Amino acid sequence: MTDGTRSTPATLHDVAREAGVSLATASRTLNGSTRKVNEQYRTRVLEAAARLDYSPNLSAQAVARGASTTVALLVADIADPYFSSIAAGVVAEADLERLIVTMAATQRDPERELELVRALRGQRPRVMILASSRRTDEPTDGPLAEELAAYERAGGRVVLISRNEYDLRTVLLDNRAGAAALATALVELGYRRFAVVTAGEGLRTARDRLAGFREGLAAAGIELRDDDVVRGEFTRDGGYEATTALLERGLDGVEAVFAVNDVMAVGALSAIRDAGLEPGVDLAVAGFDDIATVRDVTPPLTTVRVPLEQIGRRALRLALDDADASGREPSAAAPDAVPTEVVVRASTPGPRRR
Amino acid sequence: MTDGTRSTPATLHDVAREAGVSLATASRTLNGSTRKVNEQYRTRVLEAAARLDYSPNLSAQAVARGASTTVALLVADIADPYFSSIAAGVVAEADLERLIVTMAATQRDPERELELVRALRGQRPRVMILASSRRTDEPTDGPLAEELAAYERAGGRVVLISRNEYDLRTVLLDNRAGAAALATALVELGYRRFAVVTAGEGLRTARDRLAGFREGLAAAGIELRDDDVVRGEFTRDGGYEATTALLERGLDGVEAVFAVNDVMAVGALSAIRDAGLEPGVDLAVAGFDDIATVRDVTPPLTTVRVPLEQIGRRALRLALDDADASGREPSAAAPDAVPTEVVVRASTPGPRRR
DNA sequence: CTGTTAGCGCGTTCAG
DNA sequence: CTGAACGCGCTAACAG
Repeated sequence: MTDGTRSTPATLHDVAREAGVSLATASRTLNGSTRKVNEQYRTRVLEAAARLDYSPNLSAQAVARGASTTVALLVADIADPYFSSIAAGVVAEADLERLIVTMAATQRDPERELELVRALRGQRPRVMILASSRRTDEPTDGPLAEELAAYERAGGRVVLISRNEYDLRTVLLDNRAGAAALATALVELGYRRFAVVTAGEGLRTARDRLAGFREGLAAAGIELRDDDVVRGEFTRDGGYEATTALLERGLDGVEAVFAVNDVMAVGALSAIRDAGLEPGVDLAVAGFDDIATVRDVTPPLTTVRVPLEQIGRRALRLALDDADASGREPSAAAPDAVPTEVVVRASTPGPRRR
Repeated sequence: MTDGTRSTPATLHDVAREAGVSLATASRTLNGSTRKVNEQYRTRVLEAAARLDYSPNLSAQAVARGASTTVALLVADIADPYFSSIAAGVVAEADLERLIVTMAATQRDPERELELVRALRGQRPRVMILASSRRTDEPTDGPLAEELAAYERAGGRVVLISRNEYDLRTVLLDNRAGAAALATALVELGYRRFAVVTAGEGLRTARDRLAGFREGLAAAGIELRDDDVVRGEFTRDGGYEATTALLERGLDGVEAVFAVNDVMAVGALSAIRDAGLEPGVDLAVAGFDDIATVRDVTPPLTTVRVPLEQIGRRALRLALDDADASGREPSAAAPDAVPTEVVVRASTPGPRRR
């Protein structure tokens, strides 16, 4: 365990002494903004710092400066590719700004989310990004809003991903329009009877995608029957189970199923296969998100592409740019939605000829 | 944007004043270790804190206490399911200890990794977990070791995942044994001619798995020809391309291919299919890791199960428990490897009868 | 340009 | 058990 006497890390004070200069000079050359330090001293400080292996204490800097270099990210589930892709984007962009990202997972529990926001606030992060999927029936809705408002009042920047709520900055994801476009595309392929695999009523994202899909069908004069909407957890297993239930009930003419996200859609594929049917042929499948794995399942999945990583980058940008240009009208005024795109693959080859 | 006058967050000072007590008393009831505060005062402070929506400044606490409540996690790529699963475990376990996790991505660049370790050290994290895949040819090897040693000397705890190096705490993953066991299982299934899809020579994990596989075959009297080892990036696309190259070169009797991780294996499946062959039938495929998606590809993938999330949890535990029981012999003394298990699925049905 | 000094928000002695 | 005072590591005026 790398033994050796336990020494405390070198402080700025140590560096100053070692270099024979004042604390202020050391601070200026090491962390000060505009360089105004004699080259002579400058190099001496730098050398001393290197010799002592000095690393500035970020906490102390934060206290002194009254501002941290941290951004907090809240997701529902880190292992879910939807969130991990967004996280990758946030981290990549934060890196450019030399910001540190702290991450927490709500597990889709509103109470936990509130707790986490409270805890994370203690960090005084510059930005707080909420990508955790919100619910419509949130009992903690009021407290959360209040918490976020307080955080903003204290100079923090909140960015919501996907849902436009609370009058806060938002990276808008037009779930309705995307789902509607998908519906249109499927109808164009020749499908007429649909089922939807979705999550519990509470989840906004799921609800919006279902609504959009329904609208898209309606525009083509097709009605989605309530009986043909099955529900499960917002996970792979949830998709598997809901689809299994659908198959057991009997397809009754349903030609294609839309799973409100790719993770569920992938579960649907397996459920279909495990039921002895051939996905795509016996029942077409479409998803939403275009996560990486959908290219590699069989058949490759038709879906709505969402630039996940870009969304993460954009979320951070939104908060940062807005902070720079404070005084301007808030950029949330015109939150153009992130563009989505229907990607047709082999899981929806068109209805089989009878 | 939630307007209203910008106010600074309430400080402990504010709470004390509001409650009509001293700073010390407020500190004691709010964050103090053992409670020794008059119930009278206690409630007054608590109420004042609630009224002011007080949230302790973690940076200030860290400075005052000389210890943070942070754990730093370094991974190669956040969007990669291997790492995001580990991250999920770390975050889950950290949550139990009310620790905050900060995350950074090295993108498999040793220079970046070193930079990041340096930067992260500024946070004075209690624990630093390196899950980023290490290379064998690291030019930054010395500096990194030195950096980590300095961090440990300052009281930090380093945990390495998968590779036993530098004489540091390690969550050992026996890649060799796992790959050897897989080789044995495949031989038992009847396969005799193998190819391996692996990454560049540099990556430890890839190298160890290849070596283990080779050993496993050797134990059965089968030799893996160098010609039958193809290389690509350590990603899905890398697996796809390497496999494509293998197919173009001509299988020449090869019956099964072992991709050194599941992500590559999934790419291999698609490559085989895109070449007009049937994975499993024309060429068997096996991977390593047992990431979530391999159950849903076709055919489901034979692989070596690695308890990714548990590894994350265990990494943090290792550092924390070790810190508590300092004085005992370091637990790295007996770093039992995480158990792996061969999972045979349909991608290796056994060689076809000729 | 440099050094001195006063904070930043908080934990923790140390006397009362 | 309470409060006053000092210190943590660092930045930012402020004088020189």
